[in-house]
Amino acid sequence: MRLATWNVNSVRARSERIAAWLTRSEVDVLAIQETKCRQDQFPTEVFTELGYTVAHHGHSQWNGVAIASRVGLEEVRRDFPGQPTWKDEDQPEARAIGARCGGVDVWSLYVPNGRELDDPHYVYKLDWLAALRTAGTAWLEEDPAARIALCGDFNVAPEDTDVWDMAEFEGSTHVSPAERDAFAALVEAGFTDTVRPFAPGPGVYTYWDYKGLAFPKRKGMRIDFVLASPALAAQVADGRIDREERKGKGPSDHAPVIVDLSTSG
DNA sequence: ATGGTGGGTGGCCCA
Repeated sequence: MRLATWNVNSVRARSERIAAWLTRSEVDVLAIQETKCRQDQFPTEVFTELGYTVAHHGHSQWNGVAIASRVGLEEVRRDFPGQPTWKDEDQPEARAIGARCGGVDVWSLYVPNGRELDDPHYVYKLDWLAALRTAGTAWLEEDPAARIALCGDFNVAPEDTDVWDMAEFEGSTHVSPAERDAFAALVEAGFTDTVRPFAPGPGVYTYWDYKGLAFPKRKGMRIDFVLASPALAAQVADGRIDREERKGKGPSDHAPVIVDLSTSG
């Protein structure tokens, strides 16, 4: 089974590229972030015409997450247990959707950006990551053999080599000790980065800003991950980042991250 | 070439 995650930066603006990419990449399950639309605006047909079932979670023009699968899509869950809210205390932002696809519990996650170290959004981001760790720990306590994939845009660069120049990030989010601790806590809870062993740095990124010719200048960040539970990590056969998809006309600012799972077990 | 990138929206917000 081939599993991927991709922050598409608007599913409507990117629908043709997404369809073309799905067709040539032969992905079975795609976790999508930043759909940037409401439920009624989601282009379901783009996916169904290619043989995928799709579940979307979007409240507004902000955030929005989805899962497309051609190996089954069951037990759809919008929001994870204990997910922090922002402003609207009755309803979390549309940053998490989970579904069972081909025996794997796939989550598509869009971690809050954080904005600045002294911004309330930064505290929200840390709370969000801590709550995800709590939820993930509970899932594994309930079933240590569960095959769980935490896929998405984590908005954290866990290592110094995950940004092009640490000096440029002094005083910035994404690289602070607290953010890296929160990411490391997910790993300690049992969710390992499946792609890094196959695509080690330095200079290996998943995101390049649109501004200032960042992509041709190779000024990127590794902030998108597929984190796998122990049982799922044992099945990972390959992992890669499709940086070719960042090229050409009208790309997302993120590249897809792909994991191949062995069919045995 | 007094801007700078590109989504969303609607006369600015977000990444």
